[in-house]
Amino acid sequence: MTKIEGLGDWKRTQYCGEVSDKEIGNTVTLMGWVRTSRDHGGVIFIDLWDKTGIVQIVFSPQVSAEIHSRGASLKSEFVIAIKGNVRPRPQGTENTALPTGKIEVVVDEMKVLNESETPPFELDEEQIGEEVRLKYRYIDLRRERMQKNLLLRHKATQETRKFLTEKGFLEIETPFLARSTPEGARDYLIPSRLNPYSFYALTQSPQLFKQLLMVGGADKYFQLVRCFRDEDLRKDRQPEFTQIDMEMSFVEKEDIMEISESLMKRIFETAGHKIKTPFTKITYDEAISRYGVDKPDIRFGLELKDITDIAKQTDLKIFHQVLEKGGIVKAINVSGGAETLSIKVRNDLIEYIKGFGAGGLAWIEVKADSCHSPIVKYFKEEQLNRLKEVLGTKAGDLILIVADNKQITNTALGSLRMKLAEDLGLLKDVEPFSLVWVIDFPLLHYSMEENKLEFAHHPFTSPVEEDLKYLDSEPEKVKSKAYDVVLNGTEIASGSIRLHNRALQEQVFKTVGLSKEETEEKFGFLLEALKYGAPPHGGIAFGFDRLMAIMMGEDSIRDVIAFPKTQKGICLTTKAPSSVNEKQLKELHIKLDK
RNA sequence: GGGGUCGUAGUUCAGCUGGUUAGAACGCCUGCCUGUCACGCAGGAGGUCGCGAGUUCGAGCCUCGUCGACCCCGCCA
Repeated sequence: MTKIEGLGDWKRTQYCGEVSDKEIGNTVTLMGWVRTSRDHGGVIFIDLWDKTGIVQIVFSPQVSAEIHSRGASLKSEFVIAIKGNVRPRPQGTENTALPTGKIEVVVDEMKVLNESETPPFELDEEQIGEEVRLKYRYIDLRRERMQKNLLLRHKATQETRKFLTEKGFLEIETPFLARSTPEGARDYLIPSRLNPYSFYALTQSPQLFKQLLMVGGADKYFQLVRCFRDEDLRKDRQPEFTQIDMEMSFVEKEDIMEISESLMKRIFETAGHKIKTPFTKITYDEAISRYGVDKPDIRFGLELKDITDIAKQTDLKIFHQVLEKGGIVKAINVSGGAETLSIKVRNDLIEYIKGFGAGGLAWIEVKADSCHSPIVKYFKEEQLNRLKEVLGTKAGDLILIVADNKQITNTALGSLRMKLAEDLGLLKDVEPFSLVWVIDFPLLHYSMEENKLEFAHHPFTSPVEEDLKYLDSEPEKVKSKAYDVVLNGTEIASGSIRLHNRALQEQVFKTVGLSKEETEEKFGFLLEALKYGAPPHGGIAFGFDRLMAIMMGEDSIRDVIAFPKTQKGICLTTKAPSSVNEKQLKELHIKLDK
C-alpha cells in the first residue's frame, strides 16, 4: 500500500511547465500528476504534469535506495509533491520537443498526495469516444486539448469584459428565474414552492431585461450570460449555452456593428488570429438568392442560380408541375463534377436532398460540345446554351438542379452546397475565418404550418421607417433593423434596433394577430415601460460557445464547454436529470402522471 | 415526432458467406534493464460481443424489439 501524506508545510515553488534553465542548481518543490514513467531498472524518469505542462523528474538510486524504490511504485495519475534539484540534462539527452526539455529535476524527497485508479482511457490518446470522455469528464479535462480550449475560452471572456468595460459598458446581472413568455423556444419551467401552481421560466435570453435596463438609463449594458432553451439538441446547440449579450441606448445599427466588429477582432486576437474588418455585408434577400440560406459561407463559390425562366421553356413535366404551384427552379454548377461525382455519389446526393423535403435532384453533365443527362432530351439546344451561360460552365462540369417551392428549393440546394464544399474539399485553401453581416431581414414571415404571420427575429425588433407604410397592406414586405453575424456559415450573433415607441410596438403586435388583451397579458410590463421615457436602443447577442468552437477548430460546442450534455440532455458525469423524492414533489404541489 | 450511423477486452479497432478455443495495438500486471521521453526486452491476466426475444443443428454476424451515444430533418423568435 502506498502511504498517502498531507501537504504539511510544503509549498509549491513553481508550476511544472515553468521550470527552466534559470533554476539550474536550485531546489524546487513541484506538485502534479504522474503522467508517464520510464523505469530503466536503475534510473526512473517520470513526466510530472500540471496545467502548465510537463517536466521530467528523475528518481535515482544514487540519491537513495528508498527514494528510488518509492519512485518505482508510482502509477499513472498519482498526485505527488516532490522536492528536488534542477540540473541540466546530460549532453545529447535534451528533449527539444518539450519547453522544459533542457532540464530535469532530481528528486530528493517525495510525498504521495493521492493515489489513482488506472484511468479509463489514455490521456495522450486523441481518439477517445465521447461517451467515455463525458462520463469521466474530470479526467478528460486533464488532456491537452481540453486544457487548451478552457484556457482560450477564459482568455476570450476576460478580453470581452476588458474591452467592453473600456468602451463604457456596465456588466449587469439579470434574473434567470423569469416569467414564461409565449414567443420563441420552449421554456424550461421551474415550479414555485411559495406560489403554488405557478412557474418560473429559465430565461431564453435576457432580451426583455436588457431593454428594461435601457429604460433604466444603463446606457451601455453587457453580460456573459447563460441562456436556457428546451429544444432538440445538435452539435452546436446545448440546452444551456452562453451569450455575450449587449445593449446600447441612443444608437443606430451602424454603432452596434462597429462595436461588434472591434469586439470580434479582440477576441480572435486572444487566439492569435487576425480577422478582416469591417465584415462583408450581404442582405437577407441576396443571401437566400445566392446561397439559399440566411447564414451563408461566402468563402467559396458554388452559388445558386435561378433558372426558372429556362425551366419554363423546357418540356420537362416535373418543372411545369412545380411552376404551376408557384415553385422555382434553381441550380448549382460543380466544377469538374462530371468526373468527381460518380453516379453512386449523385444518388446519395438525391437522398440527401430528399431529407429537406425536395422531390429530387436532376443532373446534367456538360461535355465539350454536348450535354449528357437523362433529362437533356426535354431541353432544346438554345435552353441548354442559356443554362450553360447562366451557370458559367465548362466541359467536365456537372449541373445540379432542384425544382420545388421557394423555401424547400433554397434550403435543399443551400445545404447541398455546404455538403459539397465539405466533400469536395473546397474549404481547404480558403481563409480560416470569414465574418459576414446579414442585414435587411424581413420583419415578419408567413408560417405555412401555423397559417399566420410570425416574427422573423423577435417581437421587439424595429421595422425600417420607410417600410412602415406596408405594415397593413403588405406586411411581408416590411424590412427590419435586424442583423446577424455569420462565421463560416454558422450564425454566431443576432441583434436588432428595438421598438421604443409604444404605439408602434402595439401596431406590430396587431399585425401578427395578437390582441390588445393578449399583448397586455404577455408583455404588459414591457409596454408599460415603454410609456416612461424609453430611449431609442438596440443590441446584439453573440453565441459564445459557437464562436469559441469555431475559433478553436472544434466541430462541436461540447468541446468548449466543461460539462456539456448529451443529445438527450443528460449529463453523463452527474447523471442529471434524475427523479426526485415524494417530499420534494409535495412541497411543489406536483403529482406525477405516470 | 422522423431518418441515418454506431455499440466486440480498460481504450482504439479488426472479426470474411452464420461454423473449432473471438483477435491486434495501446493500456494493465509480473520480472529484467542506469539516459529514457511512443523507452526497450521476456512473460501474463483481461470478453454479459449494449440488453431481450426470434430464426437456425449452430448467431459477434441474420430478423424483430429495446437501451445508449452521435449526425441530420422537423424544432430552435
